[in-house]
Amino acid sequence: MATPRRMGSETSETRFVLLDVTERVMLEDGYAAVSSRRIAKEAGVTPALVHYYFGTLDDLFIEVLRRRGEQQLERQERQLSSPQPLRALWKTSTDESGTALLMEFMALATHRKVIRAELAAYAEQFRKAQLDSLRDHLEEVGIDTKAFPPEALVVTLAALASTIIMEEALGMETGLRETRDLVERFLTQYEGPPEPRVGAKRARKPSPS
Amino acid sequence: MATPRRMGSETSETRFVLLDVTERVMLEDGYAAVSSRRIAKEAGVTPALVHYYFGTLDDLFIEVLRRRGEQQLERQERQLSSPQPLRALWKTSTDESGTALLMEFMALATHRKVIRAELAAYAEQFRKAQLDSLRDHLEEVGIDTKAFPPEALVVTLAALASTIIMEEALGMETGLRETRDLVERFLTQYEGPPEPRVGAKRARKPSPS
DNA sequence: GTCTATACTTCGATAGAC
DNA sequence: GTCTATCGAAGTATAGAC
Repeated sequence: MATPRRMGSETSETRFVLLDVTERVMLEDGYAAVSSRRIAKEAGVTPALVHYYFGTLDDLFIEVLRRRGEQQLERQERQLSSPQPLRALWKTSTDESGTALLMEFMALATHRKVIRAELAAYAEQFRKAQLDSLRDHLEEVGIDTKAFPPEALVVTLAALASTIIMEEALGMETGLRETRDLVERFLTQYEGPPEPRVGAKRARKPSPS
Repeated sequence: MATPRRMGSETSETRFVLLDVTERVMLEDGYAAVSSRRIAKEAGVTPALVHYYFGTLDDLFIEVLRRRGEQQLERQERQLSSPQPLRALWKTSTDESGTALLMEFMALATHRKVIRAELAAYAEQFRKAQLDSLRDHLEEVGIDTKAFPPEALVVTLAALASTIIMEEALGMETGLRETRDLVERFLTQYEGPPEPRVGAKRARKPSPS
């Protein structure tokens, strides 16, 4: 199978800029606002370059997804090996821009087969990594894993995080604080109160220098 | 304030058809596939008629949302006054097409101010209706509402339902069955096993006639 | 390896005929 | 109450010059 069409190199500066711009436009105006014209304009290049580097728009979306996915997988690895993995997981899961981008990809994936497959594969990878790390931890901290299986726990945390973030973004209020509190009590019960990360910056107090 | 532009009557047959078609297209191909041309074509009318009846596309979306919202509010009212309101709620919340349409509106609302306001208003109305009906019921069936406040409970049920449906649609698997089982056990613990609705059709057994 | 020029399609919305 | 005609903008994607 010969190369079906010419395509820009993987290390091109322009390529990176296009990926950055696409991510930003998805966050600001949604996946539907992503067009070769719009992305090119914001990147300061011509629309044809978008197709030169990525072929179709679906390919562009997939590249954005892959780049982000890799970053997040690495990030999650670090968090899962921290002293309070559940807390760390909760913190990332309630990251606003992360959730917003994921939602865009979810919406996109519902109607585009190739993107659905890619997104599902990443999501499964994420969840399995969580389970691998958390199973032992949950037993250790004393969670009744028979009544509350680790699988159900990670799904529940993910569901609550994305729902809270989405509804807050929508401007909703009813029940959100109570739900946040509930999760907070749960985390405190099993992992104790939040502790500053090892190596985290301390609050700086003004000192004479 | 005079009428700013001519607009079709509320009772027009064409108007209904346009709303139906829009809902279907949103489900099949997503909100981004909704255009006056596409909707008109599938409804067998000219594109100008879409603007004649609804003005802008955002207005069209809002009308679809209102129609559905009213239907669902009524449906929820009935469910909340059934003998197993939590079960009834869970059943509706895990309705596939309902969730899919809600997701489309969520994605749309993230980037369109007028739709966001409308959707948030409906969602709050839904949740408050749930709380009004469920507060007493939860106490009666013996849920520890201090540890698990009704507000957090309805958010959690909604979050789990939409997450499970979305992830199943995506083709994911890990943890979904365990989570469904967990909810099922919870429902059984407090409302008992599923009971056929009063007035529901019985399974028909072939009888000589 | 990079980009320009260009072909062709579809879009939202309106004015005005019927 | 409905439809025709139409504008200007924006859409995807490719061929081929540099």
